[in-house]
Amino acid sequence: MTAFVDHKLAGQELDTWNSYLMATLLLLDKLDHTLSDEAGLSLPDFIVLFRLSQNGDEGTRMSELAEAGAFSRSRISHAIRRLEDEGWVERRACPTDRRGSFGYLTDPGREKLEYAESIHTDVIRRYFLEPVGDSHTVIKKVTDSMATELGARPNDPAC
Amino acid sequence: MTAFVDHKLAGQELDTWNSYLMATLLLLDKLDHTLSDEAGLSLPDFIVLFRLSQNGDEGTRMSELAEAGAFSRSRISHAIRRLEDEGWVERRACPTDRRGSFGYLTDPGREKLEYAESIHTDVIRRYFLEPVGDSHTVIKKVTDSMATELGARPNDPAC
DNA sequence: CTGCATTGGTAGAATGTTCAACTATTGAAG
DNA sequence: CTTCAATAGTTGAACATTCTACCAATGCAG
Repeated sequence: MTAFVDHKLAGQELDTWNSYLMATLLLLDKLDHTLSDEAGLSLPDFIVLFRLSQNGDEGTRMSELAEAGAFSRSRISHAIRRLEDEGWVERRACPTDRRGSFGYLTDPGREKLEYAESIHTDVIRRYFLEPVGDSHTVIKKVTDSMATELGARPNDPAC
Repeated sequence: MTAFVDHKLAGQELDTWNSYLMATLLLLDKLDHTLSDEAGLSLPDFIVLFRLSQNGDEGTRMSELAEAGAFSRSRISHAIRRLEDEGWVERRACPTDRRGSFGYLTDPGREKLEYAESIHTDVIRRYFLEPVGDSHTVIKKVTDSMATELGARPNDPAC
């Protein structure tokens, strides 16, 4: 039995990947749609607001927001502008580095997030944590290892 | 020790979800960028061509393509038009149901896909299958269970 | 057979994301 | 101090995706 390496995925490799990809796409879709329908917030916007809420009064640098959700800087810039237009976020200059910009959650933004967060929690529990069950240690180990291999900054939670 | 249910994720729940989400976002990004840079094909387009290749001479219904990648019908319609413009795909009418439409891979499309597939395989092996290692049975079990809960059609591989 | 709800697919407008400059600032080398 | 590369962020245009409405075909109920 040789470890023959082909240039196409097949058998167990393909099955594992197929299953992971399909489940993930469906989950992200479900999350995005449920948040949009019930809380009027897209998943990317939710991730941004969530991250802003974690830093509280300190504010959050644009680049931090970008990394936290694996978004490009440009995307964050556009997203924050839209969120500012809605009145959920405020930008303030950074005093020590004049290139920098901080984002802050406004009170309406905090309210918006609070409700969205409960929706988010329900979906993740039902469609992710529940099926994962006791395997959470394995899942964490594997995904941490993936993230490391993919060059994630350590301790940089997506949300 | 009560099974206290909060409306926010915390502790192990949050850690597991964070890790999974971040790893997945980074992986999909890596896959998309590598395919785009080295094979001139976005991940969604790759998934469409791949699926078309699996049905070979029979062709593939638009709705099948949609389900296979968890895409909307509208998205598939636009995507197929673009792929047709590039000369990689052909549309033909369905003889038995005159509403229906089949997609076929052209020869240039098949060539395009072949190269892209080797890139795809490399990325998945290195950043997904490798970190997964022996845990593939657990991963498969968990993601199958997620997909079922999320209402996936059985035996409908994403790619 | 007729009427009508359902399905398969498409098209254009609105929205979001990516790409390619570009400005301003910082930090490091000489 | 000056120069220059690197960094933080923004902008507008190009492109992709979603949303909504729509057409044509189908199939089912009466």
